Amino acid sequence: MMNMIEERHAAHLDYAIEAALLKALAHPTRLAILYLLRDGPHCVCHLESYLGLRQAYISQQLSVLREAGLLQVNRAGWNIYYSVSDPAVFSILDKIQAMTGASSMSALTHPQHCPCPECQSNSKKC
Amino acid sequence: MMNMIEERHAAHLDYAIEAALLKALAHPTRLAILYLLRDGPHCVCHLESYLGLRQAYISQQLSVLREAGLLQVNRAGWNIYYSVSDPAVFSILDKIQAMTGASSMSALTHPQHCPCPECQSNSKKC
DNA sequence: TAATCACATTCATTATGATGAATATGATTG
DNA sequence: CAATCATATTCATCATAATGAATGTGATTA
Repeated sequence: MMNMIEERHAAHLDYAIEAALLKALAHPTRLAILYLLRDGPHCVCHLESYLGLRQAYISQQLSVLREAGLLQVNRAGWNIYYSVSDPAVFSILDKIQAMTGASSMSALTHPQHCPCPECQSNSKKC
Repeated sequence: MMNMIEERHAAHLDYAIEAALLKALAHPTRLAILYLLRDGPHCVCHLESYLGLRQAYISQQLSVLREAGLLQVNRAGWNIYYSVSDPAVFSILDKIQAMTGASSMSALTHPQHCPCPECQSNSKKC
């Protein structure tokens, strides 16, 4: 049993945990979500509005990030606000961007029709 | 056409390139290879010996890393020496390890039956 | 140039991820 | 407690990755 594992994966050099974390990061939409959350906590409806993607799809990607332990969840009334639990994520993303030579892309487009309370009271922000 | 792309991926927030790089990193064996290469250039036979994995399998993983632009290739006689092209990779790996709380695991086991010239002349190292 | 060596690739199979559609959940408010 | 709202999950399908087995390639040396 142990022999099988060692033979296949060289257990003393197994980086399964690190690989799992990287895998959670390795998706365009999930990266976009994380970059939006760099701005501060956002509810799902904001992410939906910013990204122009369906709510169910965003929830799916959020669940991947959540299960990887990357997100912090806070409910406020009807809305659930997500934020990044460990800012170290952002320094990883920065380094990745530096390596790929991609531009920052942090400029947010404004949400179109967001119904959350934050957008009701603050018409400038949304 | 462009509409389709924008609708599906919110083009102004598309992190496909970053995701591709992360995906290349997100694999236990490939991580193990990169950590070994931190020590300096290694030929495939060394990696094979250190990791205890078949040569063909290691070549497959090397090709993934190579195509992601992560490796530098140098031939010396019969052997091909790989090294990491951008040391920034290592700082990413460090941060990932810090996040996962994993121990360093950089201690190398000694290769068992490595036939390369380096191991012939230097019986202590192998 | 033929044999040899380290390394690479192709092929086939299985496992896992991506994605859209439809629907469920569960807190909240009246 | 029933209606409503934001969010989550399940299901089905398609695409891609992981992996092992077998074989190919191309530089090197005699």
